Amino acid sequence: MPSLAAPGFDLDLTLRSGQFFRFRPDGDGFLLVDSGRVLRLRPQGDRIEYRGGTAAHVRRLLGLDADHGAALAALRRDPLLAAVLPRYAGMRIMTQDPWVCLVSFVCSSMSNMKRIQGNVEGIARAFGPALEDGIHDFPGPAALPAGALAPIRLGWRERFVAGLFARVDPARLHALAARPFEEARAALMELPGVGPKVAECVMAFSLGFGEACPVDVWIRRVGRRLWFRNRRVPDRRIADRFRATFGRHAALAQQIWFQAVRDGVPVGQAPR
DNA sequence: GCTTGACCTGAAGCA
DNA sequence: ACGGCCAGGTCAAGG
Repeated sequence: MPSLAAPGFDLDLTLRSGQFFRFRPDGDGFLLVDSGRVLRLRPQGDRIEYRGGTAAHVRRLLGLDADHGAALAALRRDPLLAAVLPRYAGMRIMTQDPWVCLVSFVCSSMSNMKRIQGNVEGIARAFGPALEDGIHDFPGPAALPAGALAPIRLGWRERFVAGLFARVDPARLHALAARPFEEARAALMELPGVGPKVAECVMAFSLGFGEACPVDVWIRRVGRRLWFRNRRVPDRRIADRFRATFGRHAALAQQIWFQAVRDGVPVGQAPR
């Protein structure tokens, strides 16, 4: 089985951090679906063994192309993040297919990991071409018959997802990766069900905008406590503060804080 | 601009 | 078992 170098990379942490939903445990590794490929990954020390795709695909998907040493150095410049960093230094920002990422995060509103995973898998199973026995690629945008999404149980997100399937041009979506930050963000927010949070998720986790910083309820709490004496401030100010502090590593800083607070790590104290 | 409530469903966690 | 000052938000309306 081929393998690639991944020093200090934590596959389990990265996959369970809520960036990407098309994975499941598979033996002593994971099975992932992205961009028409079924990838089987297994950590082996400082390497990742892989089957089903190219090394370039795996490296890109897992965020292993970035200069992680430089990123960690930037993160350590903030003492409070430095305090929790040892536990989360293996986190990477993934780069998945933007269309799948977009639909996934529109499904994520007021939902949870397990349910989002079920929704995304359900859409793939219902409308996507089979890749292997029981494993389907995610379907591209296309006009779906009225009511076709009903069995997926998306609830009030259904009309948003239907709108995305009707309106999105994947080529234009990909092309946003080359646009300036504000322009890409505004273009995404034109889409149904896409507000600031979902827009920055798509930018961070699929379009390569390292300065993107999705502000959800958890990051809102962290940001308020770290920088605004626990006062209410607009989400935009929190995201801007992440960008001012961490620059193009804001997305990684955000993702580490997100995971840390969800793990119950106290904010602004040394880990015990 | 900022605040508020509605929106489908499923199931964590606690009687 | 049962069901809520829930849940990783967005949208449209209102003061």
